[in-house]
Amino acid sequence: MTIYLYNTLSRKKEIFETVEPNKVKMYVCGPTVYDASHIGHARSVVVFDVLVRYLRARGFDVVYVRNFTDVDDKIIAKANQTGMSCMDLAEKFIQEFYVDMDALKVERATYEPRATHHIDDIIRIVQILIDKGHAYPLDGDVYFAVDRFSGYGKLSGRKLDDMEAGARVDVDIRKRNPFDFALWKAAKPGEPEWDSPWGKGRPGWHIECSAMSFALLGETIDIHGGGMDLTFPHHENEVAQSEAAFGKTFVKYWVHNGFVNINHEKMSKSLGNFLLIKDVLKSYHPEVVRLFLLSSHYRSPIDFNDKIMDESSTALDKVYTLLARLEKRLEKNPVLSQSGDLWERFCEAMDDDLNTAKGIGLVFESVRILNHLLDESDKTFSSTLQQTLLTAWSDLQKIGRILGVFGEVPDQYASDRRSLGLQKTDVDPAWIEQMIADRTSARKAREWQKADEIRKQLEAMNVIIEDRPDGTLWRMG
RNA sequence: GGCGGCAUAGCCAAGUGGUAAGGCAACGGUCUGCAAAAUCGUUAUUCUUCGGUUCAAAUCCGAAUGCCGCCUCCA
Repeated sequence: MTIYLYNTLSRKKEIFETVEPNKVKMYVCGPTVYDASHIGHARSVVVFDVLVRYLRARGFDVVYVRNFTDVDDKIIAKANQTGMSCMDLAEKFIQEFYVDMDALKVERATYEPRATHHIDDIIRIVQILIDKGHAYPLDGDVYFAVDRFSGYGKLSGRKLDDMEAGARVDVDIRKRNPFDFALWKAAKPGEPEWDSPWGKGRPGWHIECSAMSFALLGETIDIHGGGMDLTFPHHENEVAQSEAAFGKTFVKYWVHNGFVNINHEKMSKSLGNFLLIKDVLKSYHPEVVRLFLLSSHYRSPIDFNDKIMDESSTALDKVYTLLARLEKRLEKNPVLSQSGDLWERFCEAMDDDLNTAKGIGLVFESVRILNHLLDESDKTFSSTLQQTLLTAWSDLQKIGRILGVFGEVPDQYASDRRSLGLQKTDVDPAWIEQMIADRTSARKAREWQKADEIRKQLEAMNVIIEDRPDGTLWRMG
């Protein structure tokens, strides 16, 4: 088995080889907790959630760190605006983050450190950088000197000279180079502050990740992830800080996920189109959201819109319908069997730079084949077929555990879908049940016209019914 | 101005040298009292355009066009 991962550093897919055999040290930049999480956060978190699940399924011992940035300009600004303390504000949004991500079935990371819990580690690294001549104090601030780190720009593919040409950085004449960035910021009145050798202050944005990564994972880690926008300056600066401080390679594989657009527009404050996870979940099942997020390759931009979400819902329904059929056919409480062809091919897709889109394609291909087999098996039955169905069911379960989908009991899923659908209308489920009961009597009496009339009425309310041998089911269209 | 990415059917989306996965939508058949679900079939001789390399290109190289991202906080 060979896993390939695209490395932003080399701009190529590379063979994934860990520093220590079978052990993966992975750090992903988490949210700055000053507001509720949006669908873009969801993509990043879900993508790396799947990466960790997959690596673990492939036998790696993964230590996964995802941080919270809980001290920052934006948090201070929001705190001042709302009258909350920075600490309370950060705590509030950390809890909201967990509510959203738990709903999206995201597994917890091994460590979920907060910047403010690592101030000592941060100060220690800043001091090392000063001692080594990579940083300089200035009026209570401390800046990293980009000129003193020869590798500066290697991650994002920039050269200092080129950047200065179009310089859109605010010129702070005190700094030695306009691209020097703050490791430590002197405290201003009313801001959170900690004692340091340079006076009271707080950490800059980039240093916390270097510090927490070092504290929890050591000098060199295997994977560092985050959204594409973090490549520069955030990750570039992390490389500079960590490698300048410790003289070792900081990260072997840099993995960056693409953005989520909303109706073909970038999410932005000015457009006011930030789509919060909690709002999305009012309309769509969490697994629909995951399926949508994973239906494109993680580095491609994706577009969130009602049409694509409805299609994802239909697609997920299809899988659950098949699972329900399979489970009815198999023995009671089937147990996972040996892996089959579907799982093998899924892994091949995932080995190739986490190609979830291809993997999901394979799932749907096998759903069709299995439905066909089930149709056929109504006529002919064999134990070979039974084994085939069990293996396929088992593979689907395993795939679902990687992608974080297909995890519900099919009946529960159907009932969740009904509830979500009902929220959009004011149809009373008791009324629906009554209509269906009326229709059933009409059908028994062979009053087809009356039965069809009722069905049309239900359809007008977006209620789709399905006559099964053992009764009539309904769902929201 | 600098750096980078993308362009595959009506829509979404895989495919990085060997002759176009999958989903949605649409239409037709099977099943059904009729539907729904499921299934079968049809829907790209062709991958933005133009050159080049090759026995062979959607895939590699060059150019053009279009869209997008980063360079400022951003997942």
